[in-house]
Amino acid sequence: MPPKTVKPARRRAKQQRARATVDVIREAAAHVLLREGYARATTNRIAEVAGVSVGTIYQYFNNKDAIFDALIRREVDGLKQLLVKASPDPAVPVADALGILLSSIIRARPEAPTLYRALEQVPNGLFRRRVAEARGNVVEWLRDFLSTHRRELRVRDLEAAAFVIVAASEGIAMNASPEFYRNRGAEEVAALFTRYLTAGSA
Amino acid sequence: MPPKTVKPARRRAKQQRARATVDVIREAAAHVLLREGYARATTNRIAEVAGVSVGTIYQYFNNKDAIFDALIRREVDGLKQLLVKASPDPAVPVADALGILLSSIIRARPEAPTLYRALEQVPNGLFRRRVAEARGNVVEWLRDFLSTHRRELRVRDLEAAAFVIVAASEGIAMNASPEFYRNRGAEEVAALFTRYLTAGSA
DNA sequence: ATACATTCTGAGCTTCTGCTCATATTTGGG
DNA sequence: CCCAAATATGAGCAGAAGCTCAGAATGTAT
Repeated sequence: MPPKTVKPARRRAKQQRARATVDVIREAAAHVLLREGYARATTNRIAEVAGVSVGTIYQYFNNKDAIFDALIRREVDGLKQLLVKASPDPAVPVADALGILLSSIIRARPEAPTLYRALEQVPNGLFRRRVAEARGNVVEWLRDFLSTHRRELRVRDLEAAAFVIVAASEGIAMNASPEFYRNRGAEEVAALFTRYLTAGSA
Repeated sequence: MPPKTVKPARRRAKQQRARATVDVIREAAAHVLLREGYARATTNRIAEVAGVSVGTIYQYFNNKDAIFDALIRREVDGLKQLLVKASPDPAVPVADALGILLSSIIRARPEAPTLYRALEQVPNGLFRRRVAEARGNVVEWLRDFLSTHRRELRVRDLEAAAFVIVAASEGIAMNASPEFYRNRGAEEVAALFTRYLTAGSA
């Protein structure tokens, strides 16, 4: 078996123009995915919407999947950063802390779930895989956060509690309508978790 | 504009042999989807796995999407039926009722979430759409169930509570590992909901 | 101004997909 | 056993997708 030229290895953007182009392509991919669905998100269509030729795409992305992988990474990283930025002071009680955390995430990018639902159609379950990776980190972070409040909590297995909270939040976030949040939805979710965690009659 | 022959309209299975063929095709689609992913689930591959020729597929399905639509319908209907069968006696307290409901669903088809995750890749978000429809029914059903136990509950907005519970369950079900259930996972989820719903210190 | 590197172009090649249809096979009632 | 209806076959077509590459355009440095 010949040494097999492991990877074609695309050009890396060196000038500003090029970096801008990469951004434009990624945004176009997001736009087409959101408005027309994955099935219509062909490389030619993405190039067209980006105002760029197909060839240009392949200067920076090894193949079509790589475009969406980049998009997915950006979205997931954005969410992680949002979490650490909204991360509440350890001094405040868990009940309030969770409420703050949830509503700040919800308000930050209300249109995000729509994009996420579209991203589920990317081949190989790439979105789910990347989200699962990130969830590992988030669960870890939440477990540690909970452990600093151990005295206030009635739950024993903090790892399990952290997973339950994160997975449940995902389920709600992916399926809630905007109206849900307009009518006390966020408070209801906060209640779900604080009642689970603490003995208070909140 | 010409009258446009509205629908090709496929043959309907009349003999048993034909009904068996339809089943074989649907099962093959599920099998390929699960083992090889949607990207490799071509009509030719499905036919091959089904031990049937491509032409046969198109005797019973208008197009490729219809195969997966049928598969999705079967799965979603199965879940709904599971729910009504496991539906607990209204006499038992909510806390116990929810626990029974959850664990019976979890135990019924432990491998289901893997298939569901694969079904998310079906074009047009068909799976999500069908699940969303079914969720409407389930939320309604749960709201009514809760309302028969109104006295035991601390929640006010039963509609919102029902949605929160169903959506959260989905999130947990789609992402939990088998180990999670082996280690008290189901009990933990039941605790999440009963603490949310009732004032008891369960 | 010149030279070289970087970036962009887009017609078109290759590959593969969904699907058809003329034909063959099987079924079951009379 | 016969034959019309039902079912199954599969080579191959139409079309579209991902991707390439030879060259044009643009940027940077001297």
